[in-house]
Amino acid sequence: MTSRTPAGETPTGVVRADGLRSPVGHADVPARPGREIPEATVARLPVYLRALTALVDGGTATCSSEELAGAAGVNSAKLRKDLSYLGSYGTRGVGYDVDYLRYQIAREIGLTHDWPVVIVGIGNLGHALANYSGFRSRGFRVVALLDAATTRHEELVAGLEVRPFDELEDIVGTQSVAIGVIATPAVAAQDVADRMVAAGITSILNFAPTVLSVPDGVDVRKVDLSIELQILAYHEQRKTGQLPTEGASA
Amino acid sequence: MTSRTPAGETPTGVVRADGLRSPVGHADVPARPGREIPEATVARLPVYLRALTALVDGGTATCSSEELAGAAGVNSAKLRKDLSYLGSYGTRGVGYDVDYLRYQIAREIGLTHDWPVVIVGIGNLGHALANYSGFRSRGFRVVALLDAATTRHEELVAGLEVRPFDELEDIVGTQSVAIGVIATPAVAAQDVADRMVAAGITSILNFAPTVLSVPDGVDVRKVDLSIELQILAYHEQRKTGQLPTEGASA
DNA sequence: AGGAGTTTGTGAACGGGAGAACAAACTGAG
DNA sequence: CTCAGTTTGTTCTCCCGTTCACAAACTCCT
Repeated sequence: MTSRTPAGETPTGVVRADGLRSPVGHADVPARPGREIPEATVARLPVYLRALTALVDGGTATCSSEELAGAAGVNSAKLRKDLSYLGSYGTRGVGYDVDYLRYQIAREIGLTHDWPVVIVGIGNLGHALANYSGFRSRGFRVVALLDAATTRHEELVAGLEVRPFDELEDIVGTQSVAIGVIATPAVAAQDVADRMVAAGITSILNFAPTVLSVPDGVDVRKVDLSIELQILAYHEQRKTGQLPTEGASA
Repeated sequence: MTSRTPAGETPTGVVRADGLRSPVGHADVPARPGREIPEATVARLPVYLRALTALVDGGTATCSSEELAGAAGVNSAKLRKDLSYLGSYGTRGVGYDVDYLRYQIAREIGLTHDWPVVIVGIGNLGHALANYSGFRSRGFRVVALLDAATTRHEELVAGLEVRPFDELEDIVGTQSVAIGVIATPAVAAQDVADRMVAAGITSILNFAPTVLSVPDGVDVRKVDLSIELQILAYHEQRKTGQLPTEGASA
């Protein structure tokens, strides 16, 4: 729902009409034409994954869609529909095998791979990102921390040495990095993105408060700290301005 | 409206660097009954605001919907429709007065107010948030940094002293804080949220990777660093042709 | 084995947002 | 004043996502 390629969106027949390997029997469902998972569903899969991991840690072996939906904070019907895009991994009358479903989701997202990641801009936020355990624990491996400021070079952050930004191309090339994280000030972000794209990166997570323009085929997702706060402020203002209820959000 | 500002609260010359001034006799709350702004539009208003600020800084006085849409990275039709929810602030055949529109959007979001904010959890991320200039420049004023760990107390972060978490209720009460930011580990997040709600906070920005449950009337927005990366990984996996259901490519 | 109870997976209705297209309104020149 | 050119505001249509509701499928108890 956020920004993929602004206007690009060329649905060049990536239709993959492969025969969705049905578990047992029931091959009559004609292989869902082009098993394409809706964007909204993709955005929720990581949430389910986390909920499932929590259940595994809690020792739960199976769970119903109702339970899992509760843990994930969504409607159970939505959860079931989301999961149905992946296949039929549940058992009617029983529920889902927690560990099995967790693996299936992880595989679908691609977390069974190892994803090397570079982080550019090692300020406060870059520090936090480099130390964030949620990356490493999900198959994302920070292979390099880059910063343009020479004063930061050789500083040790999260066990990694901060390197000059100029080493970007070399690192991306030799380590096959596909994902880059931008945590620089806004003014530098577009330049960094250009360099990243030129070096071969095709997915960018942008924390800089600016709109990046990238060629088609490159995905950009934006995380904007202050925008979220502004959205809250809007609703807060409405609340205190005592507008008629109109059903609060969940 | 008690303005007992903590001792160290001296923003480094960036108090409202946005230069937002209200025209004469502005109304505090838009209070536009019958006008309900769609959630998707609300989420884009901050983006427009930022683009407009950039235009102002660039010396542009007026702009067309096409220009502004370009700067914001959206479709011009969408932009016009979004703005139409606020009112008719443009001039046909001419465009929008950049400064005027900027003020109207800021007012609609509520950024003409001063929003005191508390941040709980002063780890790596909390540091980054406390130092993030994007908050202060948009009317958000960090009034307190709280952490449960006594080892962090009295540490100076962004000019503010880190205080014990137990002071939450007092600070929220005396400073009329409505917005809280959670940057704690996941296990602590729900407890912090409960305390925040009990103390009177009605909007929470949650950076902890967990689902918070709060009573009706309390808004929660979640920012999850690793989820965004996982979404990118999903698309990346698709691009490289390594489909999850192993190469069943036609 | 058979029936009652549970839970998944999915077809269908529903609501909201995106984008195209156009009428209304403004500017400026002749 | 009139007309051509420009740009907004709005309407209309389409599509995606959410939700409901129910048949299919499985377990358990008798």
